[in-house]
Amino acid sequence: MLQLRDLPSNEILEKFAARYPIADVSAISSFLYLLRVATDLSLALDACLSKHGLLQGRWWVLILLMREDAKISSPSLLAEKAGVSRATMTGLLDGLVRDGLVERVFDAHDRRSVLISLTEQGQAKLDEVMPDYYARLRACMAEVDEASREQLERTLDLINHGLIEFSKK
Amino acid sequence: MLQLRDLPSNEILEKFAARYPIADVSAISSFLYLLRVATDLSLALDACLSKHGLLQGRWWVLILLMREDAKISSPSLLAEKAGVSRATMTGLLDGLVRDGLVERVFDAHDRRSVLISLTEQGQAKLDEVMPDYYARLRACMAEVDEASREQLERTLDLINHGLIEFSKK
DNA sequence: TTGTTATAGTTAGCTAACTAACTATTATGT
DNA sequence: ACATAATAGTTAGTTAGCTAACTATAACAA
Repeated sequence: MLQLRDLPSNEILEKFAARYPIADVSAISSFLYLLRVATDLSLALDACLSKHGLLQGRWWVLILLMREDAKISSPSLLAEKAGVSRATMTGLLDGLVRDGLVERVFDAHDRRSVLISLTEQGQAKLDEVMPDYYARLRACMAEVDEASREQLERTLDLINHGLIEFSKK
Repeated sequence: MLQLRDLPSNEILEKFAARYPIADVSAISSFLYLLRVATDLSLALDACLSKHGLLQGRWWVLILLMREDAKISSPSLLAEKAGVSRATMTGLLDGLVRDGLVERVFDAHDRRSVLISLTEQGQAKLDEVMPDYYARLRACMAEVDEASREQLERTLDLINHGLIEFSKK
């Protein structure tokens, strides 16, 4: 995502704005800081998961399965919900099956399909990871009060809507 | 970064919180939404850059060079500022040199070193890309007023500080 | 001075993502 | 009914990142 470590100082932003007058300095500043913090959060999450032998991709699969009442889904659905290609999901599932965290089960009704089921071992892995993840997240957000969280979500809504403008043409 | 497309509904969050009581539902919700919006911004940026034949890594190199008064830097410094390994920077520079956007110059004082210089063609590429990028960013952030931007930065400061807690142990 | 350590850049090999193409199966339209 | 299209999953090959190891050079300390 955003690798850039060296965010521009105000001086540098003004220098760029002088050459490119369409620049909105505070918009650029907010945008880069948002990406920077989000990237660092994602890296911290990776570090937490790797302590439990997981990476984000595989972890989301386990969570998506646990969301289902019967703890069952299909590779296609999982790929769509996890935001990866079906090919990538095949690879993630290979790893999870190898580690015994999920199982591939035949679908009696559609012989093209495979059903993916969370094993007891997979549930146990979640029961180990989730409390750790939730505790860290609680601590990380402790200083942000409820009003700020709501304000943050409203601002993110606006930016999210603005993405349509960003992507135009 | 965060691939997950299917953010949890409140119902699902409550279900997980029932099994894992340490969960802070509104913290999880804010956290995931922050990552989701940041990821979509990053993807939109990639799409914008690819219209000009660039990817984020190479683009940051050009920007970092333009920040320097003499439009010159070294691979090590660029790697550190761009947040990639020196090995990755070698690859990025190979591509930029091939496209004529930067040049490798000998350093007379330290024969281990190479200096990287932005070419006129590289500056021209920036003059083409930056106005497009800045215009899109301005449009994207248009609905977020100055007060909200400042509030956003304050909240990001708190979360950024909370990252220490997230990464503990 | 000379052996050791540190630094700069590159190369080689690994990983996890991607797209495109393939096999098998199911659904559809004439 | 049967050719065509759509769907499910996998396989193959590419890409951009990484770490570790290597070469060359410079700095330092006994």
